[in-house]
Amino acid sequence: MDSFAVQIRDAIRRNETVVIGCECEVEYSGRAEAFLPMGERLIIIKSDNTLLVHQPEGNAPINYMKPDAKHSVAVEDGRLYIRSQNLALKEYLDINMRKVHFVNSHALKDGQKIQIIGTEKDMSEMIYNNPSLISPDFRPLSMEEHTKYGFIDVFGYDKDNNLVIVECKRYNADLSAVTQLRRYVEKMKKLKGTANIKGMIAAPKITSNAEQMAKDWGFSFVAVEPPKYKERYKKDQKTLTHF
Amino acid sequence: MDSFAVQIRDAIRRNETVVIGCECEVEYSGRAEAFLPMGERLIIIKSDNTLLVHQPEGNAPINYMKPDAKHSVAVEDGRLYIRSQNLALKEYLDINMRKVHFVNSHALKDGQKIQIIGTEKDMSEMIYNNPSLISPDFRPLSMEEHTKYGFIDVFGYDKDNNLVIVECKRYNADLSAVTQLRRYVEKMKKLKGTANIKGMIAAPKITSNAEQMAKDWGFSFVAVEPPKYKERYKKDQKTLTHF
DNA sequence: GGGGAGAGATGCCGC
DNA sequence: GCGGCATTTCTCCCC
Repeated sequence: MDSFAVQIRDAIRRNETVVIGCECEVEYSGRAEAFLPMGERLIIIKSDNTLLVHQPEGNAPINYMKPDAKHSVAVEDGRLYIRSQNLALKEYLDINMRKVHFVNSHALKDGQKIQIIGTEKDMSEMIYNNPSLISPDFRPLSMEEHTKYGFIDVFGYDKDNNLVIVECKRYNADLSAVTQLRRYVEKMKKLKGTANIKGMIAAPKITSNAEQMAKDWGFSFVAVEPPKYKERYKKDQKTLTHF
Repeated sequence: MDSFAVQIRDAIRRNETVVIGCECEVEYSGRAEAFLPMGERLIIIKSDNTLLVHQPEGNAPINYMKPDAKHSVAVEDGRLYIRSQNLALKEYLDINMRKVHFVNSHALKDGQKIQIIGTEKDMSEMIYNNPSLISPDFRPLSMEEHTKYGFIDVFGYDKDNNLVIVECKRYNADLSAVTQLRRYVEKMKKLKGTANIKGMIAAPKITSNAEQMAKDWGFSFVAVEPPKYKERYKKDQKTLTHF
């Protein structure tokens, strides 16, 4: 345990990214209170002093500390302790390790940003540039507009010169998508002093309740898929040798 | 590279949790398309075949595959490749490693669930059991009610026997919290055929715009903190020796 | 830093 | 499976 403690302490001091495989229990106190009983997990301490506790299953960390935490390492009665504190956020996390399977660390550097295609913004741009996707007569005015009354995805006119507010969703549109649109339409009606403002949901799908609510409010729904420029991995493409 | 490949393949086959420190680039195709240029990262493969790519900073994985993906490992021209597929979800992820800093793996077992205090549900229960927290005359009827017209946190009567719907938020209540409450109140008015239904937001704080919207709709706001039963780490408590 | 809204959201529960 | 909704949401962008 002592040599692990030294190793972890040194790695943190050198701003390395540390990985620990261990059996531990975890207590968290901050925005909420949490206790995780003894079990085998992965602990990760990043170079920005983020701390993550990962169980051997699932996507999300089960416990964590945000960047800029301060970590203390100690050994007591054959157990390895990591106490992590973020005084500014009043968050505290304690890890009590009964067994350490492995410790590894390395100075990792990575300034790269991810490039994503197929976001809601990409959908807005696609509709703005191809208005016929939602209606043969739609004439777009603006997109991704940050206004005081809300963030409007696409804005334009229909064939009768009514203003149309389009709310895009890259996934199944739900009730909150409709209430969001409703909020924009109401604000805009008030602002323009006109009742002739239309609302439209553009999404691949819509839940039945959301569809009903949209109908009740006179909003229309158009099925639109988010754009994907690169259609790779065709069915017949050969894959790398598996094992 | 070859020995790393063998090590990773064997670990995956044995359902171990694998950690790789490496320099890599990542491509993802599925719900969206994503590309992450070459940089130094941590790759984690869990026993349920979740795959995570973590940059050395930040909380969330930059790339990932959900559980039940199938991973292939290969070496070509001195590079280590991991190709991960989830055919059911039509998701694909490719990792191209230029350099491997370390590989570690271990069979981790953990069936434990986390216990959390201070959730929105805890807030609902607290208000239900201590109605004077929101008003001296509030009489609670039910809590956490899954109804057809919505999921109502706390439901009760005020001193004038008006029905009151309380929406709890454990954080700063925002516009969507108000629209959510508005939806419940409207549905309930329709259902009961009465206009005397009150709406109330119970949260530690409320944003200025949300407060205005609540006022416009005749909803009240009450400042309530989420419960925290264990107040540990008092200011003067001694901490473990730091370094 | 607050406010607003998206996310390849994730995860939980109920039907 | 879908639907509704919270999350120690996280993250980004704008004011």
